[in-house]
Amino acid sequence: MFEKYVKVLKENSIKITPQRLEILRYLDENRTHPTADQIYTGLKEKNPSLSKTTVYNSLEILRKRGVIQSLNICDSELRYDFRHAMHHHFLCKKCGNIIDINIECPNIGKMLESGHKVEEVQGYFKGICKKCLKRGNK
Amino acid sequence: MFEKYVKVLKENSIKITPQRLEILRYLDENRTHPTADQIYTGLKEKNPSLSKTTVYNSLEILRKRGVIQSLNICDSELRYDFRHAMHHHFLCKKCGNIIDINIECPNIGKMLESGHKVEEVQGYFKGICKKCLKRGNK
DNA sequence: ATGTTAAATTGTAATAATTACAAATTAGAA
DNA sequence: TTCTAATTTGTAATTATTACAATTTAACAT
Repeated sequence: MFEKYVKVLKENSIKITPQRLEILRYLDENRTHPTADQIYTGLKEKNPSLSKTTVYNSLEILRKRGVIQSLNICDSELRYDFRHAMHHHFLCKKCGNIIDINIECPNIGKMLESGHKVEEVQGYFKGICKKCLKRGNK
Repeated sequence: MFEKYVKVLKENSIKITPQRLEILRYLDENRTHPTADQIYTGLKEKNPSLSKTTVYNSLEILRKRGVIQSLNICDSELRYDFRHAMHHHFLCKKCGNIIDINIECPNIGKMLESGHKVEEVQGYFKGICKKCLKRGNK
């Protein structure tokens, strides 16, 4: 059940702990770009000893090793994304949902020409999502 | 000397106050994407009565009206940009500088097809800038 | 299996950016 | 000039995140 996440951690030389496995699984099963607090709350019931600091620490090491991705798309708090492959995001200002945008970034080529060494790319779009538009929220 | 900024405020129906003029001028003359605190500190000496809350309030109304732009490219704090026209940004992880990237976003077209109403676009690149690379910082 | 050790977890306290709020001031219209 | 709603100011509150020290544990060697 956790083999998948054990494998990911091993591949990235990250020590395997139950907490990290739970956090990884939560992210895998909740593709809603949750906050650290949402992950903590979501796992706390079944793992009463879990500490919020552990959630922060684990997310940070996973992010540093490129296993997961963090998003600065909201004003107040970071969001986390199980998918590490490059893709963009759309934030709906009405419902707050963050939607994955699976489009290429044709600017990468131009960035290479710029002389800067690009290690990360974040594309954020903000507005009103399709669903909210249909609901008549202007 | 402030006519330029008076004009911008009038055009956007924003009440003209000395504080807002100073903040606009600071942003115009300091194209370094400063933080609210840097703006506050930079203006405080010549305007001892200036309050940090005023800086935050002014930046917020200017941003809401589309006069300026705020950037979530750094982890901890927002950065502000006098330029409101769409462009991207590069953050150097070594020197911390934020560099304007004047390239088109060819994804806008695709986003229009997506059905979502796009109101804002933020493109963030992170890595090592040209200068730091030359300095031999790997 | 067991012992060992460096790394991880936990809980609490600290940090720091931002916001809330109420009183004093002021811009701009009448 | 007067009036009023908006703005400014200073302080206090909020809140996401980090620091830190004590406890626990994963993983390796015996």
